[in-house]
Amino acid sequence: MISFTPATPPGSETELLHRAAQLAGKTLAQLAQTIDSDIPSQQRHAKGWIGTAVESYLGASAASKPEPDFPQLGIELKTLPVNRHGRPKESTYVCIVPLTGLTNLTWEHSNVRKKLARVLWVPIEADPGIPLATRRFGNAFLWSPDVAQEMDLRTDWEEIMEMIHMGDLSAINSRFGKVMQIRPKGMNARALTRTETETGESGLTLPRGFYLRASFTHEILERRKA
DNA sequence: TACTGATCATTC
DNA sequence: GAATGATCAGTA
Repeated sequence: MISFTPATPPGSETELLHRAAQLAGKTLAQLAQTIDSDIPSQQRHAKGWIGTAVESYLGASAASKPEPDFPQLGIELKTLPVNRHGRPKESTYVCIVPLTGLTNLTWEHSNVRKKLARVLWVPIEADPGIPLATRRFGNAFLWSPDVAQEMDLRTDWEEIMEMIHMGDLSAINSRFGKVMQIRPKGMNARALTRTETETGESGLTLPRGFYLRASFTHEILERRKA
């Protein structure tokens, strides 16, 4: 796998941005060579490879912890697959949806807010016709939600979390939420996790994750250019 | 063709 | 199983 030992984690936003800027225009093959990794032959069986490779290159703490990728800087790293028109091809996973211990859980203390407070977006070409090895990175940039964006995120989060707390999880599908939705997030449709409602009733259900809609990340990209 | 629901790999 | 990194693939 990835045996490249990255330099020390970036000590500042400026340093992180400087490192990320080096990716612009580079191909996945060049990145793979730099970190001494191999391009997966089938992305179907290596869905997270690009994200992990960029983490390694930038010196992110490689761990599956519910924390930002750069804890000292409070910055989350997200690669963003875009098509030839520069439009995000996929939604963006944020974090797992909490289904237990929901009493007194507020937006201010939510993992969604913590993760999205500051994000380093790294666009990368993702047209099916382009082989993984020759796909190029775009210009990385830092983002924090503006007032309107945070309000949209908060509204979606609160609506969804209230329904879950009330025990209406089964009524929520991915059509809920203006800018952020919840969808299954597990190995398959047989994966189960515990739920607990306001009244203490518990049960088992599919694990879910929060995802940013592609329309929302598209807006983020567009606003950067303005 | 966009979107929703399903799925894949890895670490702990 | 739970969290990370995400994309796949059927269908509306």
